[in-house]
Amino acid sequence: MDIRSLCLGALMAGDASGYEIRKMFEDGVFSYFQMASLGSIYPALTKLSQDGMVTFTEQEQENRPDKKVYRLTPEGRRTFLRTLFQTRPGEDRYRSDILFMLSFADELPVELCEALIDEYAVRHESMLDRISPAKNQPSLPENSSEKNTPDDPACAFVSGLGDAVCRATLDFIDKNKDSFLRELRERRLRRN
Amino acid sequence: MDIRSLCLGALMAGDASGYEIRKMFEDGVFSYFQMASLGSIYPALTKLSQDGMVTFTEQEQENRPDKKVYRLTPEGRRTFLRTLFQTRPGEDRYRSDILFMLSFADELPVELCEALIDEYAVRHESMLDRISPAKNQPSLPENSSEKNTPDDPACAFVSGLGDAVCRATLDFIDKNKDSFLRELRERRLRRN
DNA sequence: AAATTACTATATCAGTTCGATATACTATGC
DNA sequence: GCATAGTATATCGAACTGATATAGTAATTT
Repeated sequence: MDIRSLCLGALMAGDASGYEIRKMFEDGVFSYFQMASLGSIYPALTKLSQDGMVTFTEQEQENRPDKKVYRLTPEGRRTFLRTLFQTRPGEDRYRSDILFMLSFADELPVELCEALIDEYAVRHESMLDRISPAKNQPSLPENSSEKNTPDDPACAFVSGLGDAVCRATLDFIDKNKDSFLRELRERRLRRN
Repeated sequence: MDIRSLCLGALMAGDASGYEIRKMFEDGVFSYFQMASLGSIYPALTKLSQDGMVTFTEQEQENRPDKKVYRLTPEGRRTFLRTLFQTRPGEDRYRSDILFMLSFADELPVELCEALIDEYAVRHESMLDRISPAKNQPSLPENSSEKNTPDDPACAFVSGLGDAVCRATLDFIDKNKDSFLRELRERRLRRN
């Protein structure tokens, strides 16, 4: 999926500036499964604008740099949906420096290994918070009628999947961290 | 984690050619959490060789192109481990075209959504196969003493984590796919 | 009160990396 | 007998990231 399509997808949810689109990929709805940097978003929006896929209006803000708010044209919308029909989705890819480093645990100080595992857990906890903040704050009195749950079932499905994966990760660490570190320490003793 | 470090890491397990290193990232031990293409591996090995981190011996093969087998030098090994100590691991990143596409399920034909989910499941099943082929073939008679389980606890921990995540994913799909598709269909009826 | 940090906002660019392609020969399946 | 898949190295354009520049506000710390 190229960046132009990612930008069109971001604009499907509503008008946005380049900066706001990046936030969708940084913290927002797409952050769990796609990534896009400003250095690629701005040129993509310029190109999309030239090709008639988006229009933009320059919004002057009080004492702030102008904001270019982009909007999907009907053709942009059609093109995006056609892309979804026709494109064979690329392979999933997961990159993790922490897991790569951890696969050399046998050569690393046990303290470093523990720190890496803890860092991995912390990151997944904060991800879980981003995905479903509601569930982790059980006693919000009153506003239980608040629209925390988006009524889009697609969002619910995808974020439910993210939630499940994070929980499985944390659960695995919880169940295996100690025995793993113990085994590493025993091997150190045996080697020295 | 830059490609030079990834190559050094790959060579920690033993001598290998560029082609074999790519296979480690394509199908092998690292395929679950790192990726590297030939277009980056070959230049990296050349550079590492110039810097004295690796040496190589050209192996003539019968009727095949020569094979350059690279080997970590003591300095290469030291440098790699120092990198692991000093580098703050980068953020995990997960990219999935399928999940991105699925997040627009509300605008897509339900059949396409189902195909996407099925494809996602199939890919995770084959990944599970790669991670732990033993568990999925329950009745291998005889060779139960076979060394399927590597005795490196780090590999076991990391691949155990991959296993747990794949299973959680498949489990989630199993439990939620039907109700999700049903809800999509109902919304279509309500809209038309 | 001043200074530092964080945020909003656009834009560019060097360096890295991917994906495709070229080359060349083998092995296997149909 | 032919096509496809595999082994093996190498290169290159296109895409993308991460850093940096610019410029101002808001919030927090000292």
